[in-house]
Amino acid sequence: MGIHDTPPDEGTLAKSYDPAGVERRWYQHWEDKGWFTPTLEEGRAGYCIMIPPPNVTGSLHMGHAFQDTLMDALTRMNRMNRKDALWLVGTDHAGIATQMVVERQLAAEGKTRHDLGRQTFIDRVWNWKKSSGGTIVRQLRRMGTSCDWSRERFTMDPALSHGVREVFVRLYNEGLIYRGKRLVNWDPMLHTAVSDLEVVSEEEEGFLWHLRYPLTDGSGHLVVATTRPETMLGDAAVAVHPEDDRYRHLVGKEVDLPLTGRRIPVIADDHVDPAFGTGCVKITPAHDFNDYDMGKRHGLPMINILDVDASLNDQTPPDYRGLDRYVARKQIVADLTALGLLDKIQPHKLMVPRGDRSKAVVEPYLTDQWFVRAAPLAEEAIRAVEDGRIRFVPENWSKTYFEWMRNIQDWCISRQIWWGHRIPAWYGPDGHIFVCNCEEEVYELAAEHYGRPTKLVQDADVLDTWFSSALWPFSTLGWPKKTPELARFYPTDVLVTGFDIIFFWVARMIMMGLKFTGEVPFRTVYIHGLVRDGEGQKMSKSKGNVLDPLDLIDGIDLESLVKKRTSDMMQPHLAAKIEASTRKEFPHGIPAFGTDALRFTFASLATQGRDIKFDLGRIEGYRNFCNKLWNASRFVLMNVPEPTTPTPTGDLSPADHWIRGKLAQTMGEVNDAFAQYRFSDAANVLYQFVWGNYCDWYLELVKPALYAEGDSPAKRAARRTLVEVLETALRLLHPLMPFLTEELWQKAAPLAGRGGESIMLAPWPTVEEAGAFAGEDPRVAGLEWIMGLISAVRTVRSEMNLPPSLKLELVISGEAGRLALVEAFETEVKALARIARWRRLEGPAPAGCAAGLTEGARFFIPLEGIIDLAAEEARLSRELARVVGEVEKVERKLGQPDFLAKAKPEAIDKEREKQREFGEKRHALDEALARIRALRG
RNA sequence: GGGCGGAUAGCUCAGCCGGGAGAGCAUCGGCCUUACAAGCCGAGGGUCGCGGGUUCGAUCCCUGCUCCGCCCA
Repeated sequence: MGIHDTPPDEGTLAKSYDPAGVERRWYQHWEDKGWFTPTLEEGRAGYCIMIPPPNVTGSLHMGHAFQDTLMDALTRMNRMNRKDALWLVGTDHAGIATQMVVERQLAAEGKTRHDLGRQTFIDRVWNWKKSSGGTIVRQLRRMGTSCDWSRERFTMDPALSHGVREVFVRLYNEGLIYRGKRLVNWDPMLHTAVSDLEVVSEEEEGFLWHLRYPLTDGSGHLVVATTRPETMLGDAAVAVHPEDDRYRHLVGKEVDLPLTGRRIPVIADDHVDPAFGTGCVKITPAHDFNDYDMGKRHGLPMINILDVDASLNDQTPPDYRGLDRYVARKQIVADLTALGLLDKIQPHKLMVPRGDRSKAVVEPYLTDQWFVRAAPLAEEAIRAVEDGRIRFVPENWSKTYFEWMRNIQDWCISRQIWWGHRIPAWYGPDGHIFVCNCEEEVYELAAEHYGRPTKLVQDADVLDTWFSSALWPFSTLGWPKKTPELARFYPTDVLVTGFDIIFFWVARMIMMGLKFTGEVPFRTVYIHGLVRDGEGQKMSKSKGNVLDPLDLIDGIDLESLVKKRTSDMMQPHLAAKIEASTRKEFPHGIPAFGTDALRFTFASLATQGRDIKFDLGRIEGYRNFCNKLWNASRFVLMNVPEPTTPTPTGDLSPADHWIRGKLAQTMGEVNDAFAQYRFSDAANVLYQFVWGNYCDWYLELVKPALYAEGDSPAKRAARRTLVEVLETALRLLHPLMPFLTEELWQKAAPLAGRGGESIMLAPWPTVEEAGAFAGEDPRVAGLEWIMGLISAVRTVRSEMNLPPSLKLELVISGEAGRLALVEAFETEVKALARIARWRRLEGPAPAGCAAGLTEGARFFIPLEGIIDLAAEEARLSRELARVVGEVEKVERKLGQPDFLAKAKPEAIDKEREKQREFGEKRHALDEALARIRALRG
């Protein structure tokens, strides 16, 4: 049977929700209408979120999809709430990644970038960007994101580039940017410095070589342990811990550094770990970050032994010059062995730093680079978080931020590549540096400086991509110009991002924002977890566990999925394993869940934790929820044939009042949840309201009124409530599921008397609106009691295995008020508990009946002839045991003098009430059991 | 080594200010009850990681331990 039995047509809905149809249609419509663009009208408050710009080379992954869902929900919610909302979107130029993509293309043509020359190469990158750089922003639209495409930005846009240079110049002139020779992470394949972020250290199998360094005085040798024996050619000292009794007497002596003919000192430094290796450590200041610091402390020479490609340079003995570092390693180990200077080799696990793009092992390398002096900028940035101008959510992440900011290191911002913002610094013939925002001006400066026109050479390096990203919150709004956008949207409201880039991006935006605008770049930083697979594993191509958000939206068959996961692999040998696990996990591929189900799933997963485990069961459940909402709406549309008008309060039934009250409560909770960035609470509250309250109870409760013949105030009130509640619920749901709610709202809103072109422009249901819904009605409490009775009857039915088709008689006894309720709600009880007739109990309970309890009443269901007495006895016994347990617990508590003396009176009253309640239940169960036992003989 | 976080139902996770342990999924039972079988009605299932302490009372606060994860060095 096909899912879509009925083709959609005017007025009726298909039997189940088909997301594919509506999504593209509505998105196109919204975008064409320009509704994602803020109006900039006078007098409106702005609301602004800046997208963390994805790499222009990237494609949409689960992390983006998750993050974008949250940003879009906030944007839509605030837009509905009468804010002039701007969600600014764009990409960053991803210097290294993009350059590599284009270089790979060139390589396929047998060329390098040097064959083209700098300008031609850069033109080529722009061409690539034009044709292929839009992937991720196209994919973004599929998520339903309401970002302002008319203000899409790219970090290399002329205006943003101007801002980047401006910042560079100002920082340089203030002495906050300097050029210097420092140890940096060097990618020997790409021949550039890279940032810490671009280096991924992972544990790999290696060895620990124990080398003998003879003491110069001939009194023996020291053994140093190293994971990188080739660096010994650059050793400047051997260090021991000052308290280490084994070596204390050697401090101040010298050793002959093998193979080099150099002598190096033995020094003492308390950073040496006496427990690692032999406790003696070779110090190579030019090739290790720790050694670099130690070298500076002790005034050791920095001996650079490597070339840009990590081959050995001419600082090394002639035999090793030009050898690749690993070839040299072999050679050195062999030579030391021959000299009897190799003590031993042990297998050893070590952290190996690799460039995340090139995968090459990164070298600490001494070069001239540009740096930002970060500490002075950090001071104000720390204060901004301390004094609450910026708030982290969850608050705890501020600790991570402080920790890093208080120990901040200078930031290496130069990269030896071509694609990026070229450093606006020029060198005169004597090496004098001119820094200027524009090239024309710099020659004027030079002419002034030298007293005549002088030829300058521009610095060849470009800036770290993160340098321009750090300016994103204000450069995108037109800074340094004073634009209307800056006035309205800066500071922005919230930054939504992952904890992995707090250091690299969040902190830097705060520093730069404060420095150049005098204000924080955003008031709140919402830090979310990272999306992982169902087992908590990071999703990665090599693990073969990547889910593509678009595949979850559109569905994908097994063969395509396998192909996708096993093609273009870095490590092709994993393909077979990945194929097997994919076939096992998705024997039928992945069904199409639709964007709204995916978004709702993300929202429900957005709790405060740092791992978000994505499993298909969740999205399937929320796909079902979409369908539930669809069908509930279908029911409403079928039963509300024409637009409704407001109902006099007096016409509302208890059920109408009840659902309105629940809706009002839901509005409050959803508003609250959004205000606290508790997306999962918002999702859960809405799910519970729609499914648990509206569908499970309200729709069933109003059916009798809806199905009654003719017109009546009660029927009109029910129809009005039905559609009004639905319309409001759709607005509440819209930020999380934009497509489905738009599709349904278009049909439901007119029936509820609400105009407007689109749900995305409809007013957000506020707490004030909730107040109008929540009319007090004493009959609601009675209805709730009736609902308890219905549930109790259903439980008995179910436990006695009585099918719904079997209509029963209900005999009930209890307080007069309760019986009056049964009379008042007779229709509802009959319909929902599937009761044919009911009567009050007069005299003894009927023979051969099942018995049940609810607060203040007992009931019996006569089943003479069909009742299974043994089953009923077992059921009652179970229930009795539970109640007896509760009674004992309460009485134990009330028996403690300390409790009565010290506990709050409310707590004591509560226990007394429980004692009474459970006591009654126990009594009733005892009786019922006695009756059954009597019947059984 | 320093910092941060986690341990609650079979799985994934909620549980604000200490006072009767929750949801979704999964499981089990009964149902084609005319919006929905992507459904309806029910049910079972937890020593809240372990040990101390504070308290009349601790999943919650304090402390120690075990295990797991992440970040930094």
